Amino acid sequence: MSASAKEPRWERRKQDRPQELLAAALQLFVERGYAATRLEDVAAQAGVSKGTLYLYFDSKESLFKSVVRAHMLPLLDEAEARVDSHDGHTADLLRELILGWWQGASRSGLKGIAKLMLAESGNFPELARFYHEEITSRGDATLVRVLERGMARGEFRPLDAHALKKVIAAPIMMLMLWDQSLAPCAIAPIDSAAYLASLIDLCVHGLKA
Amino acid sequence: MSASAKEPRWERRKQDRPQELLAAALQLFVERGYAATRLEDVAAQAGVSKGTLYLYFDSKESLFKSVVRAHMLPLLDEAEARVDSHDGHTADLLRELILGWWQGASRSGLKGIAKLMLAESGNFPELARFYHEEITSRGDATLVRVLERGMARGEFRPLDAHALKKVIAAPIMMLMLWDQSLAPCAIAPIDSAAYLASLIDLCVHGLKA
Amino acid sequence: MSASAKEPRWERRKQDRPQELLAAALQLFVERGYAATRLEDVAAQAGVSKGTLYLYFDSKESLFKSVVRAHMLPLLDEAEARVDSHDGHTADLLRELILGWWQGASRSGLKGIAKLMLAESGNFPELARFYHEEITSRGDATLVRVLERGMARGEFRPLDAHALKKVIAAPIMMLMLWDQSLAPCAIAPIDSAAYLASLIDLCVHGLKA
Amino acid sequence: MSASAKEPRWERRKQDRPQELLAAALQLFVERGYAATRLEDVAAQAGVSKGTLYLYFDSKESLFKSVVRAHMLPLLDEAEARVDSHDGHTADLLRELILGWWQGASRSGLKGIAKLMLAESGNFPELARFYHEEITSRGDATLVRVLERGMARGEFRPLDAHALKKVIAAPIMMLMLWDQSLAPCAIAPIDSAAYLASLIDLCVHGLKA
DNA sequence: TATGAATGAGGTTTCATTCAT
DNA sequence: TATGAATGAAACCTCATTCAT
Repeated sequence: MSASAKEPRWERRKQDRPQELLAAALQLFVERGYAATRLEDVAAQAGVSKGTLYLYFDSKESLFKSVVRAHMLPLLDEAEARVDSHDGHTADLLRELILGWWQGASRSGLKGIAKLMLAESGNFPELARFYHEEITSRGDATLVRVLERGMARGEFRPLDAHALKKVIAAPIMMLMLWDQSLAPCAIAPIDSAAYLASLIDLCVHGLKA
Repeated sequence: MSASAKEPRWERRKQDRPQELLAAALQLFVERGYAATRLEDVAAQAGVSKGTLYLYFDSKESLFKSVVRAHMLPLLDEAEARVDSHDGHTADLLRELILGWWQGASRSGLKGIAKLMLAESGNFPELARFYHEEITSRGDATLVRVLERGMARGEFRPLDAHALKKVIAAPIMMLMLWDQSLAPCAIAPIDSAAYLASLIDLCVHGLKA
Repeated sequence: MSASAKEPRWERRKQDRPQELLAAALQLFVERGYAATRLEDVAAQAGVSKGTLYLYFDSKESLFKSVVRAHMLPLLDEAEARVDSHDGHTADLLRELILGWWQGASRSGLKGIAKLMLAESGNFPELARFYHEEITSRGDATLVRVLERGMARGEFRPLDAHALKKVIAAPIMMLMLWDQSLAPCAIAPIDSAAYLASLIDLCVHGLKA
Repeated sequence: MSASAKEPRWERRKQDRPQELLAAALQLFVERGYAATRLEDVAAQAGVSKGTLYLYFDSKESLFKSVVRAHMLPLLDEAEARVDSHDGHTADLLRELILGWWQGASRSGLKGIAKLMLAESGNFPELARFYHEEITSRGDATLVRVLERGMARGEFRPLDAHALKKVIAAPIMMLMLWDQSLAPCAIAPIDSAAYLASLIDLCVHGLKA
């Protein structure tokens, strides 16, 4: 059939397998949800067989948790560093933060994770708690710091920073979710640049002293 | 068997059966997701047996679609009527609209539906499209009308109403989603009144001419 | 295909199903051992489908335990009653006891259970303990009572009754085991009547004062 | 890598590998039964990897048969020699034979094999037949010779030697089986010395002319 | 010779669906 | 109309076996 019949039935790729499996699993979990994702499809997507998956993960649940954890840890540091080093107007800082989050989320797979956690939090409450503590609350805290900085410098009017942080974070979250759930169905594509510009514009005008 | 068994104490309200089943299904679908919800549990929750479900719905998928549709239709009219009849300042109209949506969603089960659609849109693209067309786009259109009314009356500054409508809708959607996914896990309860107040405050200041 | 095409796909037999399943399971577990017995075969042997088994038993392990327990409980009473009511020579009592045990074991399925417990005690230690306490030790105690009765009445010479009880019980046990493991292979059929007669003869001569 | 790597500290004794594997397999097969024993565990127990096993045995079944055969062959010769050379009272010969068998079985692993064959005879009938012919029937024949010798010399009363041989062998077999199945669970430990003394005592008294 | 990553058939278990009652 | 026992496809998971290294 094949020209030289030299392709081995499989390769030995111990180092890379976990990553490949995690990437495949992330994609399918996000697309279909936890329960509707079959491990055989994850394996196929990663180019291995069903059994191979079990060399690296104990069970479907363990794979799921690994997917979430693997994509959750390497985040947020960037945003915090940005706040620390900024010395211009706080409205500019806020703009940078919002745009930076969106770019970071797009790069890292966090958009998919966010959708996944929202959908599966009922079935994995401990993961939901972990997600909230590691991701959401750190992001929230960063936003609160920015708002308080703006008020302290007289650039923002007096605000309820703790209520407002979630109001401002919400559109970013929703953009991630839309991107993950509607975009794949080709429903109502969103112009994310215009969307973010509007968000920033609303904030800048709505917060200024 | 009994002598004069007129008027049984408990009627076999077959009229109500579908509604009871839909309510039970909504609750479980929202809690656990589509795939993880067992029809036997839906039936038990509604107080009937597994077989009975099939007298009213053809399949699990059909039940799911009915759940979504049943909770989607009786909405939005109220919001549209409110916009038509309002004659005060558009900022007040916007405030009423936001608060009205949240209350309506709370009353009607739309919060749960929103979470459900987000989670399952990948598995039910045609439902996702239906949901988008029937709900989201109508809500969006209403919001656009309000924004344009404000601009026309000189109460709002010039805006990209189409980009902004989604930015303003997002925090309301996210509040619904948080309420459905995190609240059941007792994670980070949100003070929805303060949250909505902040949203309205941000809009009023951010939009005014 | 069939003449009148009237045979329903299945019958509703809730009362009898568990018994039928237990009987089928006993046979196959004894023949093949626990691990080598497939639940599909158990179901087929009982004339039902795989899924039906799970209406009555939670798991393979639970089925196994039920099999053992169901066949263990209704035993031993007979033997104990016999000892209480006997008033002749103790050698005659011993003869009756030995023959009665063999007949009882043949009737009740205990022969198979004995083989099963021996084979699977390593995998189900708690069951092995249960079996030992409910069956073996009660049988042993009965045998000790008989031996002590014989010594007390001067019919048997002085003996170490506790060591001897197991020596006398052993040939009966082995007869059960041979019957279950070799007979199905048509290896070396044993004449159980002659075997038991020899055992009784050996005891009668070996015990008498 | 090392300069003068003569004489490695640990030799790669490929001569001993099969024996080590057989010993590991015997232990695990006896403990868990054939089907519940994983080849990976056998390999680990023998200190090699899974693949290595297949350099020495074709399959699990082949390993199992080798285990049984390897432990079956080097037996029985001793007992037969003892009978040939004995010239004292036959009761003393019988005592020696019984004690010798127990010691031999303890030494050789035959106890475990006996349990294994009993448990797996249904799944390996040809092995059961082999076992019966090589082991059981040779042992039986030896016992018959002893009984007939005793009768011929007027030391034993007239007996059905063929029925009796199995009655006398049974307690020895059962002692092996208890030792293998109940002792590992720490259930009802048996004092084998007292047990064997009782057996011998019963025989001596029960057989004498 | 030795390893252990990879495979895939086959087992246990679940659950949407059917249908005799 | 209502029930729930029965079904069987399909999922998760195991492990005997193969083979590139």
